[in-house]
Amino acid sequence: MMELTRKGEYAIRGIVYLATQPEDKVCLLSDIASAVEVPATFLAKIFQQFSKIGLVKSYRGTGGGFVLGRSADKITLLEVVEAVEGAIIPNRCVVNPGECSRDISCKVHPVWKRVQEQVRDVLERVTLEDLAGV
Amino acid sequence: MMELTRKGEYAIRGIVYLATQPEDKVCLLSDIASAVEVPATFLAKIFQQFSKIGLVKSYRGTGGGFVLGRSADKITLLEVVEAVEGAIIPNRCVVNPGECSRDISCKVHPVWKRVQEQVRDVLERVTLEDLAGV
DNA sequence: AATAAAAAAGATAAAAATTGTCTTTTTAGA
DNA sequence: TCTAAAAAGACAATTTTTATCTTTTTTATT
Repeated sequence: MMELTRKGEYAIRGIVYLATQPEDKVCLLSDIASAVEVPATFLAKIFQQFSKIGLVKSYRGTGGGFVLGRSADKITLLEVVEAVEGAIIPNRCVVNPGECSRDISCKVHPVWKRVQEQVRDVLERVTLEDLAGV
Repeated sequence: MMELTRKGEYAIRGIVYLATQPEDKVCLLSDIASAVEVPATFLAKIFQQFSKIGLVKSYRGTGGGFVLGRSADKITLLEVVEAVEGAIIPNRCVVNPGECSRDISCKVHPVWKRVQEQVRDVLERVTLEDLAGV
């Protein structure tokens, strides 16, 4: 339960690698993929998602590639994880009020809310700088 | 991400319902299932898992059914969830040391460990009595 | 002892999510 | 114009989830 998927694992590996590179260096997807041992086509999809929300900046065409969208200390692990896995929602009824009509759900509701907050809190305190650092 | 499955949701509903019943009342699976609106055959599998680890006691044959294995205040939500969803493992490398050979994983490792602890902590503090109470 | 009620166990299957791959398109530099 | 690279979209294999159905075992009751 609560397991990060491959996609999430790959996403972290890929963007942390980017964070270890010199800030101005434009990295090829193919290089990142082989460095972190992730299928390049799959990582491409992941970086497209990153790009859409500005976590990375992409350059197309010759000499293109990826750089971080912001400095590593301004990107949290929470953002990275949520970018590819979606929001952290331990239970449907946490986000969907109509979902829990029955009494029992309502008692459980605040517990999952607390779980959600705790997890988000932990992930939010960690930045790519922390993960990339020596 | 981190979403409880239907199985987990059903499991909680079912055992919380049992906790709302008089302690000595032997409840039919079919009654529990219809009360909490869960497919009876699916709930049967869930209760078999509960039974194996003593979370519930089962009686077979005529007049059979289920009762809680312990008093409701001695059963935590963590036990219930882990009984059907397995251990709370946010990342493979948290449990499998060989998994994370690469440097980056090792930096991420303690973060997931912390997530795991936080989640377990929240769920462990909640008992079936809390959830069944008025 | 026979019968009926109930859970246990096992086999199977549909649906959904995950984990990819492949091809075509767009963009930009040389 | 040609080539390098990411973007986008279609497709497919695998795994997990979400069940259902049948048979077996156990137990109480008649």
